[in-house]
Amino acid sequence: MARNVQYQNSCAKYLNEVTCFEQLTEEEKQLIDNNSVEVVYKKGEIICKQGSFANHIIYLQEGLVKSYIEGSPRNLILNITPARRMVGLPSIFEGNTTFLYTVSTYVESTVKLIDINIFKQLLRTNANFASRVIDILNENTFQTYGRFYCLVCKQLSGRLADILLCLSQRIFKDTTFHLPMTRNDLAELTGMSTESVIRIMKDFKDEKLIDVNGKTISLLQVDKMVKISEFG
Amino acid sequence: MARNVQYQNSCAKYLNEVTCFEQLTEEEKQLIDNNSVEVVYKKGEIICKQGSFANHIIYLQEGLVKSYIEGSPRNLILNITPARRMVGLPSIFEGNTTFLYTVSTYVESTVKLIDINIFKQLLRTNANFASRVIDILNENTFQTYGRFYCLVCKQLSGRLADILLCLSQRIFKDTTFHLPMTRNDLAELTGMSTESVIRIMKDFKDEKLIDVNGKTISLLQVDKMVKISEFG
DNA sequence: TTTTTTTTATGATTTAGATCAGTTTTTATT
DNA sequence: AATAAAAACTGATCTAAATCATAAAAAAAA
Repeated sequence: MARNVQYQNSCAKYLNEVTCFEQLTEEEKQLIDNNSVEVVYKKGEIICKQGSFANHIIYLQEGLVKSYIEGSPRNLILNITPARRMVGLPSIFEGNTTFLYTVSTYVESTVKLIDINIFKQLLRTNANFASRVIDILNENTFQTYGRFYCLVCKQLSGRLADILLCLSQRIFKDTTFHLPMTRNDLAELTGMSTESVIRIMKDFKDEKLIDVNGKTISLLQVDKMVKISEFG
Repeated sequence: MARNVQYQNSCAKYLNEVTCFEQLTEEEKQLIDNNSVEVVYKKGEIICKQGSFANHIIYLQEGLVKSYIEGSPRNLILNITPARRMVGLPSIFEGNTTFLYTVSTYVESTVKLIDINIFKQLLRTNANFASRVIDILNENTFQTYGRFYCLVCKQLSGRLADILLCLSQRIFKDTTFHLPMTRNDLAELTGMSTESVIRIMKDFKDEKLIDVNGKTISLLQVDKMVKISEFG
């Protein structure tokens, strides 16, 4: 039986690959194809910039990106998105014309930029499509709430444990993975300073919870890490 | 010309009253009416509990509620919702069957509980309806991102300034308002301790930024408060 | 009205985590 | 391969904010 605590860690269970396009007819798929372009971005490049006009919806075919709020004194990474997901969907709503956050690549990435008016038109004409988009949005919101709680209420070790679990389970699907990001990115993901990330990683290593070799990280005791993410 | 900083404070510009039901036909409206009940909750009562089965969608006809994540060591209030808005929409997505957060009332509130299956059915058959629901969800997400950034990256005075502005502008639509909530609620809204809320309120009062009289608050210098919410 | 409970308030103390300053290592560039 | 520039790391110091302790005021209950 499930307990009523659904935010042990912010690694949303569901967040699967997008399936909304399956709801389109051949004709509608064709319409999207005719009104979209495929673009390859190199590592570190910006796909869309917070505050710029949102003329398109982004579908990440291949690669890995981060979506982040640019602010002073620092940035906040909202989430990391792996291949075959939509990016920037929350930016489309009545009255808004700009991207709510910046999206940039961690590795070379291929994206499909879909004309926003065509996308909106399909939402207004194909209810099954719109319904699936709602599912995607809500799964995303679920994850955001988990991260929100985590970063606001937990202390440093819990937050780092959380993000390491998330990277392992949701992004790399392996207990050993090579980080394409810097320690500073981990800091912006967890709302702490870069020095704290490094210090806590060292602590985890000393306690044999993880193995760190430059940018390669192995989770050695996942169960303990889960405990830390819950109560840390 | 607008600058690319869209998160000066987390008080989302748009978040207006729900208009999605206007998209329904008379027949569809009837279907909703036939499959919903109206319930009056007293002050402080729980409308839906985090982790319990989400069998209905909540439309707040009259009143004021908070949506919050229950966690240990503390709770986090996700948002305050005034009358004529939907509550709990993000809980409906494929694979999820439970409420993602608890909703309770600050004042006596009248809600309409709509059968979730009927609601989902309408989403899958009326694209204009679904499209408006997407707008509502995304406006909500926009606000959440603003609060997320605020609570994670800003310091205490900025966070309190932000929530006071939000209450004034979005909820009470007046520079003087009577708080239906405790200082502890303000703490759970801003991710700080109750003592800190009280101390900073005192500071604001000493600096003649606000006037505090028990639970009645007046914003005396809104422009300065905005500056604090941006840079505090 | 009196009693109990909750909420607000304030000062003292502690601490988690940031900042600062400097070194080493890695990565990128010439 | 040599140089420059990021990024990773470490220790020392500082500080913002939590916690603790206690009192006063307000609200709720008896």
